[in-house]
Amino acid sequence: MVSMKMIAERCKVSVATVSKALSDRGDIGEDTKNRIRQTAKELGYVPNVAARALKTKHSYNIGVLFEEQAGSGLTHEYFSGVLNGLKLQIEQQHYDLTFINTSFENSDMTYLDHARYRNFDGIAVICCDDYESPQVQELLRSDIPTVTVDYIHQNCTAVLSNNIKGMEDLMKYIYSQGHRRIAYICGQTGSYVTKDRLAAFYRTAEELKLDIPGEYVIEARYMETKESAEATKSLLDLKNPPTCIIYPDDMALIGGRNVITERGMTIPGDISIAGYDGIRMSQLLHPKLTTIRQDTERIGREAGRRLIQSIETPKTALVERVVIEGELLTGQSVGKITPETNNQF
Amino acid sequence: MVSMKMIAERCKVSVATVSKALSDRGDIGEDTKNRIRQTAKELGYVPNVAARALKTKHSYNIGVLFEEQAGSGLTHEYFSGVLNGLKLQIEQQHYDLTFINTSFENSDMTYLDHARYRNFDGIAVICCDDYESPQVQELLRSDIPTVTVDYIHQNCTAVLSNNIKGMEDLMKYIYSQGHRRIAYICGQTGSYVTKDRLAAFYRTAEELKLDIPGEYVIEARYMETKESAEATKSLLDLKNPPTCIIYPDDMALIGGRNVITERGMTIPGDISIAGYDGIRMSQLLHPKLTTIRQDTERIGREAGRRLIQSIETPKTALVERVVIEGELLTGQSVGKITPETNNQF
DNA sequence: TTAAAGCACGAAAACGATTAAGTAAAAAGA
DNA sequence: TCTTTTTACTTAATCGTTTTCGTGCTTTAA
Repeated sequence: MVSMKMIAERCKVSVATVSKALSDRGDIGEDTKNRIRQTAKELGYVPNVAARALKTKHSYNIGVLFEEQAGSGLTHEYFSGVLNGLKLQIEQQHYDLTFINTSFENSDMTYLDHARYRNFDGIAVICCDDYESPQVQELLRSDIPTVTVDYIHQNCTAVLSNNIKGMEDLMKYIYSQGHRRIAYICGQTGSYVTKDRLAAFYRTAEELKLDIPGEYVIEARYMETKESAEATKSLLDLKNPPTCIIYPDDMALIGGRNVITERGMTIPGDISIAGYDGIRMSQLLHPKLTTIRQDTERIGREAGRRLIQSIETPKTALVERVVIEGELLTGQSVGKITPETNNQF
Repeated sequence: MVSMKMIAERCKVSVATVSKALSDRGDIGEDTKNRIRQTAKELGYVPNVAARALKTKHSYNIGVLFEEQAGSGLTHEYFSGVLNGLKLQIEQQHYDLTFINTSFENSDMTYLDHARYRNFDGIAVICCDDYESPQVQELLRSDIPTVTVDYIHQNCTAVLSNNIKGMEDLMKYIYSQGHRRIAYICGQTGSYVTKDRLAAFYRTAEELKLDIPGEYVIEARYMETKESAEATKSLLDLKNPPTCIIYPDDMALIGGRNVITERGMTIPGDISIAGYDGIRMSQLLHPKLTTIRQDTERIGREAGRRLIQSIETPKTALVERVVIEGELLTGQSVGKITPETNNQF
């Protein structure tokens, strides 16, 4: 490996001078600088980030916490989209992305230990089984700049998809199509996302003067097609079933969709359905799903941008709440219905 | 940050002794060792990997090349599955995973430069726009241990999904259901994957004594629903259309599937279709897709295991070709047909 | 002409670990 | 008892940078 020392020897200068020449900082003559830079290029010099980090405490490396709970990690289009956005952004700003080790069995390091071990300049928490766990909390409380996605902690800048507005937009659109009996199969309560959406669901219902019977709101975990299928059955079996069902996400929707078609009902003829997330597949299905597309790349990019900002200019960096708007994709899975239909039962 | 120096001072020993105690290597008294370890724990000592890497040239960090070409990267279920497997495996073995920077605009570092800059112990090439590009080739030729997925290079251990066997299994299953007119919309030629599958397609057809008219094989890029839709149209418009169409992957299949249902044809009543990859969605659709499920986690894990092997015991490590078998998911999208149907045109 | 400033560079310490070589004391062997 | 070996530890160099503080030399001001 070619080091500064070699360049120094070749150019008959000191290592210090080489460092100055390459970093373009400090006092150095114009011609010497060029000579050194030229030699560095010729020799194919690449700086050693480990040595640099050792000295400067600046690793140009960002740790990303990405816990995988039963397919809800890398293989989840939402999270992988966010990760991708994050990656693109920080690469643009000359940082690298390293996963924080989530394998505990043979590691006695906590997340924070791991972050210190790797000298991460900052941390992005993208997805997490349990944000309230001691390990995660320890990380969030630490003095390492941290950004969270879809979770709020007093210490950290958070990037949040606008679940409130998203749900509201979705509800109002469904309402505008004539629906008055709207059910919501919501994701696991306890998650911030569900809380927001659920609150927005009820609030908007109130605003629209809709009556939401207790049986119309059922919990089913995100991405769990079986649970959403069960929930759908129970909704369809109601004496007064909804005319439209909102699902936790597009994937879970498929579970319900299958139940509906198995019963010989058509979408949106006999019943309307709406999803959330706007995964790629949702616009390929027939009928196209009515859903809220989340701008995952944007979410990731914003997270990256803010994180690096708080790394590089800690004074100007605030703890922010950045909200990214979703986009209503009207699709065709929510149909127009007449008032009579609403009263037919 | 608590360093070995602090522990040394506390225990009134030298830094060297601390190092030996913690690494459990070299000559050290049992009681001193325990005392030092106890103190290290009390102080919350975490080693500094940068310092260690600087001295030992061993970073315990693996670089992963993951180029994103229009959605074929992180958000692709196949690649993200492989990445996830890789991550799980190497974490188990105490390595970390860092993305190799693929953003060129503001980086004058090649992939190899970047790998040296970060002192990667090894490299995993998961997905790549163009394996033949100078940058990628430079990386593969380098002396850094490297493993590739679905690509073969003389220098590197490769983990490959068995596309030959997969296609063969799929063909034979379709044949067993009575189909004799089988079309194949194949992914972009030029990729190893397509080459293997295409060869297997023709070879198996020959073995089964099937006649494959030239119009039955059409190229359409992976994941591109529009292209596969077009291809499907042209197949359906043939004077003598196929009774079964094999798609490049499950996602591309959706494009064709929509064309078919738009024309009022039923699957598998009027025509059969088969996919490839076995993405989660494929088993949620109605009818369930007939497809080849690839064991992405296994592919990733094998890649990780072999890579670390060749890092840690270079002498025993060979350049290997590891083939991971896929699994035929019969689903219901390929129907049984009678000989008459085959001759009805 | 001389002192003060400015410029371009070098010497050396430091970052936090690892490791070869050295050393004193204790244990073992003669 | 004296030498040899072993044990347990220390010293010091090293990895590749960065950065502070000098130090000569040149230029400018007095």
